Amino acid sequence: MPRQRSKPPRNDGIGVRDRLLNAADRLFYREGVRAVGIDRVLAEADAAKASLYQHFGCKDRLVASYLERRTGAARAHLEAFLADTPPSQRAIRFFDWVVAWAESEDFRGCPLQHTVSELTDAAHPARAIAHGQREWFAERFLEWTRAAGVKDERETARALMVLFDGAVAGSEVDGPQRASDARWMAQRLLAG
Amino acid sequence: MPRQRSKPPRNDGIGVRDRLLNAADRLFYREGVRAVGIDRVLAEADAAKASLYQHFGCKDRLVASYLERRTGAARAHLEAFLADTPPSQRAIRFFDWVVAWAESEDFRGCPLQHTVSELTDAAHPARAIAHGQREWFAERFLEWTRAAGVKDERETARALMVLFDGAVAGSEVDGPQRASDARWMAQRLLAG
DNA sequence: CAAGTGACAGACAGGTCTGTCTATTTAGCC
DNA sequence: GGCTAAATAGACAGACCTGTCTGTCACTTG
Repeated sequence: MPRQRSKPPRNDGIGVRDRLLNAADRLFYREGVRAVGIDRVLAEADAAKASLYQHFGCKDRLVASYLERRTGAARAHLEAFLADTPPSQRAIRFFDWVVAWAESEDFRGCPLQHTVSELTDAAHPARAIAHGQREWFAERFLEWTRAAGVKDERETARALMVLFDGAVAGSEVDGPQRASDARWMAQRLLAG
Repeated sequence: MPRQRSKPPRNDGIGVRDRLLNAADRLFYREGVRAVGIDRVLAEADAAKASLYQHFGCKDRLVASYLERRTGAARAHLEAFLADTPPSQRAIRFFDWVVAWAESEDFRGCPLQHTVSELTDAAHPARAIAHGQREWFAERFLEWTRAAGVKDERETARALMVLFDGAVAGSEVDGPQRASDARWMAQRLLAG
């Protein structure tokens, strides 16, 4: 565990570890973890190969760290987005967040889905992170459907997961219309 | 265009082109098109490298042919599955088909989604096939919701696409429960 | 029997990938 | 200034990838 007291390196004052993660995030998300090699991450981060292996040990751990940081950021972003929304409205408001994401310039689908489908080895460290994030979503959905006071709480919460997955996967192929379609359906589901 | 009049080759009476496609189908679907190299397809098909390049020209065209054959088979299978179902019931019955697929032994998600997320090059020949298949599904959904006589035909048909995508993508990560969840929701949607 | 054809086997080239290693440079701290 | 630790540059090994090419075998047809 290096980096005891921070010292400003020459590159924008951002440490090499964060530069590597930033580069990995851009490239892995945009093009996929298998399509992007170490060398391209190094060039994008303006870092040396030894730094990558010093900080992460191997590519798989870099991938896992990339996913962990991205999912953590998504959680924080979502919680800030929903902070002013009363709990009973959060389920439906959540889909506004999904629509905004799907409409954003650099949207390219769900990094968790991509990772699971690209890395078929069940023992890959990135898979545990993907599953953890999905459990977090499942818990939030149940929380929100309870707060909304719908009849079939659990079934509705699981249906929201399906809508979320469908919104993101569909938007990747067909464009953000799919996210709007999911929101339309969530409204019907939560109204009745 | 070779293979004018068929002659029985030594291998099970199956021509080398079909052996290659069978092997590609198994390996590409199970592990992904980037994870599987030409050599493994050749070994699995018990074929020579020259045969592959004779019949398909390059790997990308083999991938496209694999997708084309698989989607065509899925359409035929689905149409047979729905043949005895009256048109007004086909939308909901469709999700029985999805559940059965998600519960099948070798289910590993949607090959179209995988291909689109693995092959980020928009000009890849496999992408056109993926889009064609999705359009076919969209047309069927609209047909079935019209036959079912629901109020918002178009919105409902688009919602079915979201449910389908969510069922398949979710089942890949969380297991076939997600497909059942989608069916539950489709029932509610088509009932009201 | 002879010619033609489809498939096979495998070497090979040229490139890319991950990961290791050596040597050098930079920057803070005493 | 000198020491230490982090970061840099880049060569290198070994594996794997796609695609080409040469030569051989088996079988069919004239």
